[in-house]
Amino acid sequence: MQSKYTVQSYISYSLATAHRKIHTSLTRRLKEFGVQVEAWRIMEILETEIDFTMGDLAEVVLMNPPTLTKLVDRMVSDGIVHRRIANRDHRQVNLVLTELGLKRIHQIREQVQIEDDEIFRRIGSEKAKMLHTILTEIGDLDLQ
Amino acid sequence: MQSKYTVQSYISYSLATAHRKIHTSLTRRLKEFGVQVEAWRIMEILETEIDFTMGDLAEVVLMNPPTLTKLVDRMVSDGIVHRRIANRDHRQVNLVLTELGLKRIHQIREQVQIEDDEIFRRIGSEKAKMLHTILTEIGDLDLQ
DNA sequence: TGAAAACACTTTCCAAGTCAACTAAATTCA
DNA sequence: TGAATTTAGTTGACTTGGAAAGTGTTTTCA
Repeated sequence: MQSKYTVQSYISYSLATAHRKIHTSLTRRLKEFGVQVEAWRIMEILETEIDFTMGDLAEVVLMNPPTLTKLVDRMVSDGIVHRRIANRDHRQVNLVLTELGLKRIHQIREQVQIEDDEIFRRIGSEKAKMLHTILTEIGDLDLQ
Repeated sequence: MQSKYTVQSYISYSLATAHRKIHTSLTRRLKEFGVQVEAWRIMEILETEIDFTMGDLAEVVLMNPPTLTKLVDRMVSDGIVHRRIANRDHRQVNLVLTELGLKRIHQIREQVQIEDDEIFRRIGSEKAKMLHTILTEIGDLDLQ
């Protein structure tokens, strides 16, 4: 029997464990493309969204603005994206995928999907869907 | 309708979102005690486990050994724990909670439980239990 | 209209994390 | 037994992340 107060018994802990496991595995997979997980997310969005600002992006890819700025700096110098000042508001910045960036996102997506499929397969698609639903619900909570 | 390839559709993404939300909220809560989330986990374990080594700890609290070493350095200088060389193997290090550390863990635990209870309340305890089960299962997978 | 406030993003400075190399102790096995 | 190997933990050089302040643009409203 497990004692009442154990790190393992907290949701924050099981969440951290599962997150770390998957994030680590994904990071390793993306390393061969010289791209970090957050960079993949940005590329994924940029392929379809044409007028996302840095602010929109920061929110969706779960990064603080200064951290995003720095990551984008790196992506620019890697030739994956470039910055374009929005013309309806000169404070805003839109990112555009370069040709290289576009080529990369297709290769990368394949890898990420292998990972995702693996998880679905391992825990069963019914549980996986349920998991996804509950996680999304938590993501939408506004805590305090 | 949602396109097939969207960041939001990946498990790794919903996991990251939920994790970030809860981690951020917990971090804010623990800030008043000048303690980071991982430090809380360490203290939680040390209260009951008497002969955990740095290695055991690193595994359970989900940190790389060098990161743990540095966090423990900080905890030592904050007077929360101290190091003790294991006598059955002089390479190993056991951590011991100081009196201050013991006092802190009780206050902190209360805060963390408020957070956990809140989540249970918000998403419903049935779903929360299911979530916990699935997450733990993922944590136990060995990916690749 | 134009001064003040709000906003979008970046920069700076410092804290924390990572990888690889290192130290010292324990174990292996010829 | 003792040289070679493995193991536990730490250190150091470097990268990344975060809070707060800074820059330039847009909006508000007296």
